[in-house]
Amino acid sequence: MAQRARRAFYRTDPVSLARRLLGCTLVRQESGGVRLSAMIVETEAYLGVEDAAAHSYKGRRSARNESMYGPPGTAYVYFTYGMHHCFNIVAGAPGEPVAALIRAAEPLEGVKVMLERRSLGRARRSRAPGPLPALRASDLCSGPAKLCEAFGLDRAFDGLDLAGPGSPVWIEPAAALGPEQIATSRRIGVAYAGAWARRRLRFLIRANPHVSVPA
DNA sequence: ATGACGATTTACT
DNA sequence: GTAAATCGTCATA
Repeated sequence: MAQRARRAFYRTDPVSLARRLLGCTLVRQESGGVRLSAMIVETEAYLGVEDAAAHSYKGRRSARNESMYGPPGTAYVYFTYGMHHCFNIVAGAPGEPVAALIRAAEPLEGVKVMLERRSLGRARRSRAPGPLPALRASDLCSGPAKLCEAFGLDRAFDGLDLAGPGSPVWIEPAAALGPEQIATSRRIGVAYAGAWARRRLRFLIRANPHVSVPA
């Protein structure tokens, strides 16, 4: 059984962290005893004040993104599109607003609970009258908001220190993947960011079926 | 005070 | 491929 990642794991540039997170396990231990885990298969790097796609572009700082300015290993969970949450991990040096977005993962433990949460959320949002097609394993965490829904992550988790000894959410490191196992692409959903939208700052485990969008 | 806009997901043509 | 859902946040006034 792997150990919880310590502070030093996160204290690196966001591209390195985004790559290093691939293959690692995201774990949530709930107070009720439920344990959820999934292997991270897709990430994106957000490079801070220079990066037109980052929430911290030009040093923007507000109650919403304050966690980006926290120490490495801090969770940055934000709410978007009026209904979705996304989960990031702060990288870099303390005070440097850079992060890696966790975009997709392969469910390992607690699949039943993830399925319940995803089904409920989906039914609540759906306007269609009839029954919806069944969810597959690859529908549970194959996108940043799906992953948050499956793991039950919301703004209450914003600012959480993942390196803290008692944190209910943490990362278990894995052996680094070789370059031949990692695919790269443009980041998703940032077309407004001009030249920064074209940078290859998205990282995926090659040929993994649990990614949000195939490479 | 107001209006435009999302680091998305889902269903439908 | 296109479009709707839905609301907190931020820029403008």
